[in-house]
Amino acid sequence: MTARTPDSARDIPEATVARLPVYLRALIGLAEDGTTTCSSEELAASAGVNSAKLRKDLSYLGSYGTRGVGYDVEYLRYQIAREIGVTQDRRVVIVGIGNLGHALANYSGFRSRGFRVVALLDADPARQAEVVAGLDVRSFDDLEAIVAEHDVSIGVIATPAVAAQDVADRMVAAGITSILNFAPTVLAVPDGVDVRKVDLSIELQILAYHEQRKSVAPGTEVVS
Amino acid sequence: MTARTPDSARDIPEATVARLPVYLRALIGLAEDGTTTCSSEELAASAGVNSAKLRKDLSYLGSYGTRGVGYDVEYLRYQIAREIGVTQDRRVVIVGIGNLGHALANYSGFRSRGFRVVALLDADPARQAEVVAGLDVRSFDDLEAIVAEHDVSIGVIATPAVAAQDVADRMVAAGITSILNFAPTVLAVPDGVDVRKVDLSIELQILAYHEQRKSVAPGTEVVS
DNA sequence: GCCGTTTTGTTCTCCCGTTCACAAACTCCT
DNA sequence: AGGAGTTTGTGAACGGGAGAACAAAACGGC
Repeated sequence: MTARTPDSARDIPEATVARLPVYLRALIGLAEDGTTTCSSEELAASAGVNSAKLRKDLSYLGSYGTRGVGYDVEYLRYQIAREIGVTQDRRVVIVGIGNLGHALANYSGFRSRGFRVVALLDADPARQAEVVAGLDVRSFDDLEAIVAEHDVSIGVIATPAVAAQDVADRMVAAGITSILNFAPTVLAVPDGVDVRKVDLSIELQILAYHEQRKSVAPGTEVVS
Repeated sequence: MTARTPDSARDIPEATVARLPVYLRALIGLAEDGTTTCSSEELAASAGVNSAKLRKDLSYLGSYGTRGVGYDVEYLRYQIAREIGVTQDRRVVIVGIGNLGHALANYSGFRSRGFRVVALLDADPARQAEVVAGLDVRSFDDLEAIVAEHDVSIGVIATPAVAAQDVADRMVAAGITSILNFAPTVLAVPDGVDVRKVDLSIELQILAYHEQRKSVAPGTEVVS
């Protein structure tokens, strides 16, 4: 029997996990506007989703709303943050300080959401002279030492594609178990290591596909 | 009856569309290695997916393989590129030339995959003096003129969150129907306009969730 | 020309996620 | 205190995608 454990109901679907940060961002926005209470309808509108889906998603966390009233913005905000695990700061290293690495190092959205970039690494000695976002770029060889010193949770790969697998291997060997990969490559990692990838050109290609579909009048066939 | 239209079978599932660019990238890699033919098993390994899924995905495009042999790398590469619509160059404008905008403007992966950045726009006059990636940064007010002059397919938003909705509105008014949004905001757009979003901190938060789950021993409950 | 081998294309089944619809529960007003 | 009006939480139906399994088709050897 699957009795509900009241404070931490487990097995949150992956699709829901992917939306929780969106809800969190919406709640922060509402709080900044001075809203103290909101209905599922309002929050769903802010997050850009269906209200039924929102309620079902929140129900996996527990019953944090009040029927007939709605949700307390601050309370729900805390509960979601706790569930995601961003109530305490998480340490991040960024490897590959090219254009994208610069942008990531300077991105304020990380800091404000509980992520602290503790080190910037690059294999190119020329880049190791630089100071980016208040941190000096260090040698990639320092990875193990940095991971051991700070308690690094997450590694970000912003290197060219050819270097990405090597970087990932070193990260895994150093004990990192979560990787965010911006390099356009499929990474092979052992079980237990999570990899998420962000590929900018793939997103554009998906848009291009739909764009092409639009320009063709419905029912018209393109002769090859 | 749904008779198969031989050259362009329609209704490709969204999940498949999202993987086609991955297959395309894998095929380009194989071609560079000198491979002229590959089986679904090999290609699937390169793309990091199940071979059954790969075959099913490709079957939506048509029958481009040869049973008992496999796929011709160049031929399949062209067919997928054509299906996605990246055989002819697509014009892109980037709005918001901060750190991320710089990185995007300099990203070589766009050009090599059939996307041509034709203009960089920023509302800040101070930035309009700059030259980035061989293009001079122009005023955001030039948007309409640029869209009209070049045949712009896609708009990329790399502005702060507060400006994103305004930029999107102007893009839509100028006739852009595909938007890639890097700002951490939900955009409201009319029907017929496609928006894809990339939120870096959301990706990190998803990793953080799984990271938290790992650190707690299975079955252990966290007291709040 | 025929048979065994290989590999694709497709069918079938299962599972996850989305959506609908409604009962439970809370507030407010009288 | 009781009833009307809201809004949450959830059970159930529905649709789409993932994976296994197999039939169809092409090649190579004899």
